[in-house]
Formats: sequence, C-alpha cells, structure tokens
Amino acid sequence: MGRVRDALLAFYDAHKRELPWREGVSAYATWVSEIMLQQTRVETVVPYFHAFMRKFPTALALADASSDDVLAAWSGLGYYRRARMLHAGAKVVVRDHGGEVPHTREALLELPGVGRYTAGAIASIAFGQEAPLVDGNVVRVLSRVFGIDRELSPQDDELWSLAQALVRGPRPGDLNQAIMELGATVCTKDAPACQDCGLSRWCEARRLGKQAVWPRLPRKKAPRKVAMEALLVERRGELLLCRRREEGLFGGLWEPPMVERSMGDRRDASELFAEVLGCPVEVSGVASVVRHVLTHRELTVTVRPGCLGAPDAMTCAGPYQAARFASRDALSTLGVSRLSRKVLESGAEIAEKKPRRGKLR
DNA sequence: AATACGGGGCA
DNA sequence: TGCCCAGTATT
Repeated sequence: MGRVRDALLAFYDAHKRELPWREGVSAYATWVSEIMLQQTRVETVVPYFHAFMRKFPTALALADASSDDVLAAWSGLGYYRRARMLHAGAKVVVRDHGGEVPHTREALLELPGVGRYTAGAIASIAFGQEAPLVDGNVVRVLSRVFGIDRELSPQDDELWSLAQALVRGPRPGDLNQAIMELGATVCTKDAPACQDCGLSRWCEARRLGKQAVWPRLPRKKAPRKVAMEALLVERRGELLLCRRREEGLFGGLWEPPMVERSMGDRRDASELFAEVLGCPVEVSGVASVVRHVLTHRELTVTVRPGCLGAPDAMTCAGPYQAARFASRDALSTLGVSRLSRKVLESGAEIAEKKPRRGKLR
C-alpha cells in the first residue's frame, strides 16, 4: 500500500486537472462542489459551481436565500433533492455551528445530503482528516489493482477498508483526490491507459489482462415508459406554471402543468388537466411531442396549447403545491427542469406560428 | 437489499 | 441501446 500511495501522489502532483474547487477554497466551497459532483461529471459541474459560488459565497448567504433562488441556480443540473438538502444543511451549519462547516466525519454525516462518501471527501480535502471515501472511480481502481473478482458496489466494506488504509499518513485529501483523478483520467472504464499508469506494475488486472471485466458491477434495470400530457397556457404574455411539492421527482421546481396518462386511460387531455387545476380546461390540438429520458423513466410528453375555463377558480392538486402566471423572464429566477425547458421551448415555436394559423382559417 | 432520484456523453 | 458519472435517502 505504501508504494501505491507514493505512486498516486506522484501522479496527482504531475497530472492533476486544475479545477475551481481544488486550491485555496473554503470548506463551504468544498462542500458545495462535492454535493454537485454526486453522480455528475466534473465538466458538467464546473459552470454551475462558478455561478453558485458567485450567488451564494458563504453558508450564511445560502442559508438566507429563498428556495426558489437555490433551485434556480441548480436548474438543469439534476437530482434537485441535492439542492434542497444543501440549502437545509446551510441552515443547520448557521444555526448549530456558527456558520462554520464541521471538521469531523461524524459531524459532517449529520448534515442532510452528506453520506459516507461526501463526509470523507470534506473531512479529508478541507480539513486534512484521515477519512476514507469510495466512489465509482475508487471502485474501479481498487478492484483492478487488487484484483477483486466479485460483484462490487461503492458501499462494499472491503473497499472501504482498503480506502481507509490508503489515507493513513500524510496528505489524505490529496490521496483521495488522486485515486479519483486516476480513475477519471487514466484507469477509465473503456480503454484504460495502463501504459501511462504509475500503478500498473502492481496491478492485478494489468497482469492478468482483466481490465475489461473488473470491476464486476450489478446490472441496471431498464427505465419504465411513461406517457404524459403537458398544458401550455399563455395569458397576456405570461405562462401558467405550477410548483411541484418538495418531495419526489422534480421537487420544488416550476413547470407547465403535466399529468401522467396511465396505460389504458382514454380520457380527454382536458379532463386530466381539469383534475389537477381544479377548473375547466380547453385544449386545442398538439404543439409537439417531447421525449425525455430519466434514470427510471422514459417520458413521452404530448404538449398541448390550451386555456382555462375559469382562471379565478384555479387551484392545484396532485403533485403541485402552487400555481401562478409568470413572464418568460421570471423563468430564470425559478427552479425549472430540463424537461420543462424542452416543453416550454417546443411551445414557443408554436406561439410564433399562431398568426399564420389564423391566416389559414 | 432495492428503489427513487436528472441529465448528458460515449461506444 | 446500455453504461456511467467525485451518491444519498427512503423503504
């Protein structure tokens, strides 16, 4: 393990990428970056990290922000529960820790949204603690170097033991980042660059030619196909948007009313919308069909222009907790999913065509 | 132990 | 298409 550690640090010192959360940043910045990096690629996170830190430079600033502001800064990044929990975590830090991010793994684990990976990352990187971490990269590197030939997940106890052994001694934060960096840039899933890898001399996968079979990972299930209807209502240049409840899919985000059409439900779209909005709805034709793939669902959304029969009676039900008319400019101040942007954009094209349609009649 | 939770990039 | 990404919370 000593030689592996030295090789990792040498690799890191020579080849680490310059990333905005790498050098001389606050523990709060490390925390923000680690939450954003959960299941999300480095390149995707970079612009979000810059914008988020500019808008919420400290835990105090984040704690004082509105939920809509935080979700607006997270819009498009996905896994929006992360944003809600980071926001809640900032409030805990301000209330219970004087605005300072806690230093120990144990205290970090108490924060919402911080699990064993993230606690290890913050404790080691921001505070120099000998705290281990295991993510997808670590699974790959350790399974290959040590030749672990059984089904693995990032929760595997043996991997955590190895990771713990790895970070004992100097520079635990750099060691954790080094093994992840190696996994991300050298020890990749496909076509690993073993010829450039400082660990290849001691690597079981390299010795046995098993790079393509290790790590052995469980198979993922295919997403479920779901049909949905979306309603586009425009009134005096403003769009009808509903805010989803905090829990569940797209929690806290704003979107045009959308309803799931379960298999075999032949009811009119207007009837489905009326149920959610609590007032009569008229729909006119189909603006577009939007496809959107999530981890567990494959959505096909039929987008319909329409109007409300009794706008003053509008309420909201089902997945929604609020409804309002908002200008397109206001969209940048609210949390909006990528799916909703697609639905909105597909409707915008139709809106521009409207005059022509009138002409044809 | 299994499932829900986004979105994008790549072979 | 399927896989994977600096995972966590809930059931």
